[in-house]
Amino acid sequence: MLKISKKADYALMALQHIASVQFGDVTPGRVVNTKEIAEEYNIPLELLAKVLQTLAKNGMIDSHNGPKGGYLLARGARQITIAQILESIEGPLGITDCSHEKDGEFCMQREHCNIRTPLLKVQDSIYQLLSSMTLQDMLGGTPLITIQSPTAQGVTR
Amino acid sequence: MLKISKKADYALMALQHIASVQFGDVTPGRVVNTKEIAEEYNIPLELLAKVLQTLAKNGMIDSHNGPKGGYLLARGARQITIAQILESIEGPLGITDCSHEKDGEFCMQREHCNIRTPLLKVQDSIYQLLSSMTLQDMLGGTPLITIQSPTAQGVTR
DNA sequence: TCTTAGTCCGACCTATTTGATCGGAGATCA
DNA sequence: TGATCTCCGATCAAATAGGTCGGACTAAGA
Repeated sequence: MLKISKKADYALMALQHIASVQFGDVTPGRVVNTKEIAEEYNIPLELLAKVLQTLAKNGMIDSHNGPKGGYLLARGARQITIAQILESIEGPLGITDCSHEKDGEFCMQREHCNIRTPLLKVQDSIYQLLSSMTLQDMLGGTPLITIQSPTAQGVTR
Repeated sequence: MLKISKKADYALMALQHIASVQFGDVTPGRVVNTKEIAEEYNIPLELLAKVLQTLAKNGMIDSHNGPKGGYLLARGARQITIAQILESIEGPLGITDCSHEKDGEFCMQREHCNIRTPLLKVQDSIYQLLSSMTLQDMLGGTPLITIQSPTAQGVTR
């Protein structure tokens, strides 16, 4: 449960790769094309292409057409958060269906729903976590993220 | 994205309801049956029945057969965590496919996978969050949970 | 003791989502 | 101008989730 999709997985891998090439020591600034990434990580080419297109459309990467074309990060690796990447691919993050209800639409249970508020809290926490982590944090092997979640004992509010 | 299933939603609602009846002021200790919950929250009866059966099988609630039968919490509301409930319904929690790979099986990308480690970290954080929250925290309206996720700046390790 | 209301359990169907594929149009550079 | 890219939409198949059905078993109450 709570799984993220393969597409999102691919997006993360691809961005990590692009970032590491772009800011790496070997060939800094080099443009990376779809095929290279697909072969490196055994990702179906066409699917990866779609993922990269989506990322480009959402301003995560810049695309360059024609031969010797490919992709570059649109911003620095610190300016791209994991939350942004995931939302680019999978749409707005939401634990529950009722997270982003507009206008008149609401779930069948809304009226007597007893879990909406606490779940929205959980959702916020997860969102904050994903927003606090950037592409930069995924470079260089070991990640540095940590979290403290005090049990509900008279905290905040 | 990262949505939890309707079944899990129903499970949370049902447990919250059972807990609030059982420990409430009106009719403490009363047994609650499937129909009552289904009607209260507009949940399809048969589906809810399945959910409750699963919860019973996993030791979250005790079932009582026959007329005047129904369900009771198997433990105190503080002893049941959100993580336990969700896992009862949806199986082990895992952000990525490769979270619980056994033996020889591994994803196509494993070999060069560059995002496994950081994602597992994220997963741990979420799991801790869900484990720190109990059914008790969902009673009484406003939840008290909070979270602190320091950006990756020289933390832990 | 018999009936009835309830749980229990498993098989089943359907709709939605996801993963993956195909084909052509437009851009760029040698 | 042709080869090599990205771009974009349409499409398909498989997996999963949501929801349904029917029957067996159990226990309380008349």
